[in-house]
Amino acid sequence: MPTFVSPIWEAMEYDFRSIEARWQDYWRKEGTYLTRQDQSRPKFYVLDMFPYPSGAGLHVGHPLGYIASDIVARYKRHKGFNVLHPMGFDAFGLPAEQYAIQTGQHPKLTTEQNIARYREQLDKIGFSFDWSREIRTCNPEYYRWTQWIFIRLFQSWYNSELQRAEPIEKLIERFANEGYDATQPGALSGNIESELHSFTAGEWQSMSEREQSDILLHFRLAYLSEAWVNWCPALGTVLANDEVIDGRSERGGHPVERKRMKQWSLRITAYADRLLDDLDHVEWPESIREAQRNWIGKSEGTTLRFALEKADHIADDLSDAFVEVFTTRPDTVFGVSFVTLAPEHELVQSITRPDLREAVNAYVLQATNKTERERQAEVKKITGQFTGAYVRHPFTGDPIPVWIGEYVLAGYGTGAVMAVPAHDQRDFLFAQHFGLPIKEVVSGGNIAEYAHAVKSGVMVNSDFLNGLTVIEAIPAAVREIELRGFGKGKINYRLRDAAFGRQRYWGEPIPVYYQNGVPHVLPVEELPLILPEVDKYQPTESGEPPLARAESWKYKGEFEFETTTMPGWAGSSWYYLRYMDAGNDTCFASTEAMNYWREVDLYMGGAEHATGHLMYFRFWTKFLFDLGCIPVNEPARKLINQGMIQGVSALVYRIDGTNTFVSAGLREQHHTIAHHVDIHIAPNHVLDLEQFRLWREDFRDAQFILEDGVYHCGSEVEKMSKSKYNVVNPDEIIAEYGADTLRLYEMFLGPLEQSKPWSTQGINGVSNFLRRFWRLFRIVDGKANLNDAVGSPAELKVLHKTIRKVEEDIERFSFNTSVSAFMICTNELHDLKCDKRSVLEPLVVLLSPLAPHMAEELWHALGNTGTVTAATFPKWDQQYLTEHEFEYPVSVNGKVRFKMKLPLDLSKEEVEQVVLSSDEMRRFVPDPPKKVIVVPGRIVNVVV
RNA sequence: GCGCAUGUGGCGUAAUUGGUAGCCGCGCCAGACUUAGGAUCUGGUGCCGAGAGGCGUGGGGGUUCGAGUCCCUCCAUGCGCACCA
Repeated sequence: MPTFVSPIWEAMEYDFRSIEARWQDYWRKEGTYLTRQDQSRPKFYVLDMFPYPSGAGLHVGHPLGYIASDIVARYKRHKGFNVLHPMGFDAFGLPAEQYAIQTGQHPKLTTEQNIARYREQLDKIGFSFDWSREIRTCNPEYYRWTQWIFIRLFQSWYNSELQRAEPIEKLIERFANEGYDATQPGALSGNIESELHSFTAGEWQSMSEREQSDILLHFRLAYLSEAWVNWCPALGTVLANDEVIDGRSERGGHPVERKRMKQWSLRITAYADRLLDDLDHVEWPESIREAQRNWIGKSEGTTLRFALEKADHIADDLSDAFVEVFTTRPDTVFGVSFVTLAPEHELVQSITRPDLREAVNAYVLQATNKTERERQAEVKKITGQFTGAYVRHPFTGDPIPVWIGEYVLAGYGTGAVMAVPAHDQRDFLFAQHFGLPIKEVVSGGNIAEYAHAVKSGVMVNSDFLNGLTVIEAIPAAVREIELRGFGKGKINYRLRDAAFGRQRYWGEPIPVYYQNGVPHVLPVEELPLILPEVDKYQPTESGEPPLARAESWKYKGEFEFETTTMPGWAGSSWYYLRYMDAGNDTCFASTEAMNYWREVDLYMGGAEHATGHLMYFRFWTKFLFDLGCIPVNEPARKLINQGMIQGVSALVYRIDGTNTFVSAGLREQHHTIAHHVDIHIAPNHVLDLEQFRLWREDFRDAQFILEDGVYHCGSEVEKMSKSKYNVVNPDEIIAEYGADTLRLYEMFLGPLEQSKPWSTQGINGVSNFLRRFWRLFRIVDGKANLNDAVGSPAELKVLHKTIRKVEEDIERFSFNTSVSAFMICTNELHDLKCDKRSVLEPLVVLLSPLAPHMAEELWHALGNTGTVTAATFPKWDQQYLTEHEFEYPVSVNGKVRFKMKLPLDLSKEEVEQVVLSSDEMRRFVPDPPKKVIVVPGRIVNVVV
């Protein structure tokens, strides 16, 4: 590290080590960042997506978003806002539990250790978090309220006439008075209760508790049902759709299969429309909103029933049976040449003709036994099986064969499609493969070659639809279908209800117990339901979740508790509310606090949460809004996704079968195998040979083929990870350059939202800048040595220009350019040899959001008392910025030829005259010009 | 396949409304002070060319006096979704 002797003013050099320690200590002792409710000031809520504290600690990519949001938080304080800027930990989750299974250590213990390490790392960066509001999702005082919200979900249903959640009592009342008509669900419409049969009020009243409970589960927003789930055998748990990526678990990458299980779910589908529509009213990145729209996948269409044809093999009690399909193209109904059922469809068994039973069973078996991944991998392969049964075409009465095919998904629509091969690509391929008829009903395509699936053309061969365009025919067909009672207009969503139970230990217990097979929620006064201790974290021998190991854990010593726990996203779906009033033990946050802080004004976090966390976050907010608990319908007004910081790996090339390594430039001459090498033993990608030999046992005898006397490593930009030895830790950067330099450099790297590789090389630039800035203040013995004269016009121009630029840049989250503006300012003041207090002091406040430690030190060196973080942001003044002269670039036919300095108050005509009569003009344009364009204060363009 | 985003020097990047492309920083080159330092300061640095000059913002086309910026089209990269009827 540098030891400093400065010959010029015997000034003290910038010693970040003592400065940063001193002020971090001061802020902690003074409680500088504690936030109080203050009705007299406008509020601003800046929130970071809280981290899951992993064992690996933070790398330099993690704080990127935190630094940006911290700058905004500090800036807003200078601007007079009362800022809420909290931090906490998403502390339940799989990795801690996997570790517990391996080591037997309680996940609580490892989680606490990891949090301590995170906290230590975060503290060194100088964030302005109000730690008195810290939350940990695994604390009973916190998850008590997560459980409370679950109970409220259980006690609510969604009234789709009112488009909001209501207490379940309202529904019970309705059943007791009116019963339920499955054909006219009214307020109960949606795709949620399709398996439920009609009943009268009298029938309802005479039902057993168990029967009533089962019916209500079809409506509760938290409900228990038999459903197809994503089962991950390696993790031993069910996963939600967003936790499965390419048929593998998001955590760990284990295969996932489909399994039918009794399972707690949340009815997020009830909110599909509101989740979709309200996307138009939030300031979120277009990519996130688009991802959510796709995820919700709204599509409008109609259901249509095809009555089953009687046949010898079909039982008499199926004489009224039908196949119901969902289609978005009812206009093509006269082009149906077969109907395809999903292999899991409930009718498959009962309609199969005896001679085909064996083939059908085999097909169904192979289809259901496939993992999600296998199924996706074989998407292009066309498979199917005829059942031997026929249905009747609702309009023509023609018999239509019923097939089963894997391309039909059980979970979407009705699990059955009407196949129109002429106008749907999948149906087309299926028909081609099995030699089924292809009938054109929309003109304009070439159905001998491919399906004409676009919505253009005129209807043909279609009875009452003939001659209409597709756009006209769709509503016409729906009208007719509804009129004749064949089906009903319907909206379908790709969005599925969210699996909520996890067969795991380290999560919030679901506050439910069972009495005679009926689930009951705990009375809220008895919350929290504490996670019990268990002897092992594995499932029981009989395959029950780990909580089943807690044998004496029973409600009132008698009733079994639910043994699954909540998923990782439960606690993070409402945490922003808890920060508003973190210590409250009578409710999750007081009404006063929530009416003051309302929603998050700026939410900062990674784009990977587009369809997971951010979806549930919005869902729970809307639900709590419906209950009247909170004043807002959306959790976050503005969302920014910080880009990922990638690592730059270093590679060495071993000649295959030897222990000789060849430098990157020469590797083409050999057959080599690339190995990752720790970037710390290859500074600037030049390998330290000695350290490399010591690095790993098997490299001890390594030989090298060098270029220019050194070994050049290859490099690759990839994700920062331990296994690639390319992790850069913020602590090492801070130890060497200081936290302010780290903060500034992360911002200087480029636009916040962009992904970019980390390169420690460029850090000297900002480090030099901070030292140059420091030197302007001529610090001796902790005191600045400046004079009290007024600034020169040039100095004042630099100052005011910089205030304006930095302010504008922070307002639009362009932090890289604000750092750059500061560098320009420092360079210019240096050139002007500025030593005026009146010019330099405002810059200290301006710098404070970006480099708070240095700003605080300089603030005090200037003789101020109290913290700089409370100082008012300086104001820029136009009078120092107004120019009187401008050097006009004069271009001829769009190419700049020369420049002329002219007063800015000249009129267009005067400028034109002066320019045209100049000597330079005559040199470049001998003849009179065709046209002259003068843009005052910008440019002169002469056309010849 | 569909959707979203991004393409500018050796590198990270900048360019308020269509108005001087390359600010700031890294790296590199030359020098100063000094003498082992990863210090500081000064000058230079888009490409081709000796120069005049020409070329230049992923490629091609267009609008305009003028295009990195607007329009059309193609290409590349990244991310998301994907037999969703």
